[in-house]
Amino acid sequence: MPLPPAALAHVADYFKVLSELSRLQVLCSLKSGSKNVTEIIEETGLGQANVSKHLKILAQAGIVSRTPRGVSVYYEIAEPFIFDLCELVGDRLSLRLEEQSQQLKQLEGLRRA
Amino acid sequence: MPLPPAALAHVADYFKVLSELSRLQVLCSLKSGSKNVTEIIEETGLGQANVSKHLKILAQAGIVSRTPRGVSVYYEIAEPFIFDLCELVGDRLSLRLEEQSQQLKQLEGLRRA
DNA sequence: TTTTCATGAAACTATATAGTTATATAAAAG
DNA sequence: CTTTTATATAACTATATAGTTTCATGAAAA
Repeated sequence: MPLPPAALAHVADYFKVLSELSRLQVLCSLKSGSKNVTEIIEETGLGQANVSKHLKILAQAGIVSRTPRGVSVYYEIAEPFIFDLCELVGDRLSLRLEEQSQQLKQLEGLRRA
Repeated sequence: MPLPPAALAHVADYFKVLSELSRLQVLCSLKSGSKNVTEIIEETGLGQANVSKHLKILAQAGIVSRTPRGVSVYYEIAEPFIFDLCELVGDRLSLRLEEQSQQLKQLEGLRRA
């Protein structure tokens, strides 16, 4: 039985939110704790309007939470789980790099013989 | 110390490959084992050229492997790890749905009182 | 009130890419 | 040789969206 494509679509959408470098940068800047928009802009070096749009997308996806406090608005990671995801992928990618350099070494050995 | 954006970019690219419904459908059709392109087309209902392009992207990302056999070309999951990723996200999404329906029930209770 | 600051949103441009149609390639069947 | 089958590729269209510029809003400061 093929999985219901409707459920798969939600998974795809979730991955899509995490598939932009700028959004990952915003998330990483929030890893150390709640920050307001200005702080996020400073830490990431992204444009103000751009950060605002990304934060909206992240909030709609339920990945960050939004809480106005005084003049400014603070954002916070609502699903720390995303860092597990990113780590899993990162580990897999570095594992792959290691394997590749290992194979290169073996090729070198063959060439010298 | 902010993570090197270069590493983050690779993570984002990996998520991007998984962020398309059609590609997830192709991957799911390969979950039960190696299949040739025609079989993938039949199981997913996607167009031939479209499937071919998606398979190329998946192969370049190292997620599937390509092995010509006789007349046809067989593709196979090279990183079963992706199904773990999809399951993690799927579980998280259904958990969220559960929480939401739970909250709805509590609201109903309040309304009746 | 006027100015400044923090955030959000609209409008626009530029780019990427999903899907389709048509064609290419190559091998087997007739 | 010609046709069919299996896959890949090129060219094209349509759409989505990242980033920017500009403006809006609202609250505090001057």
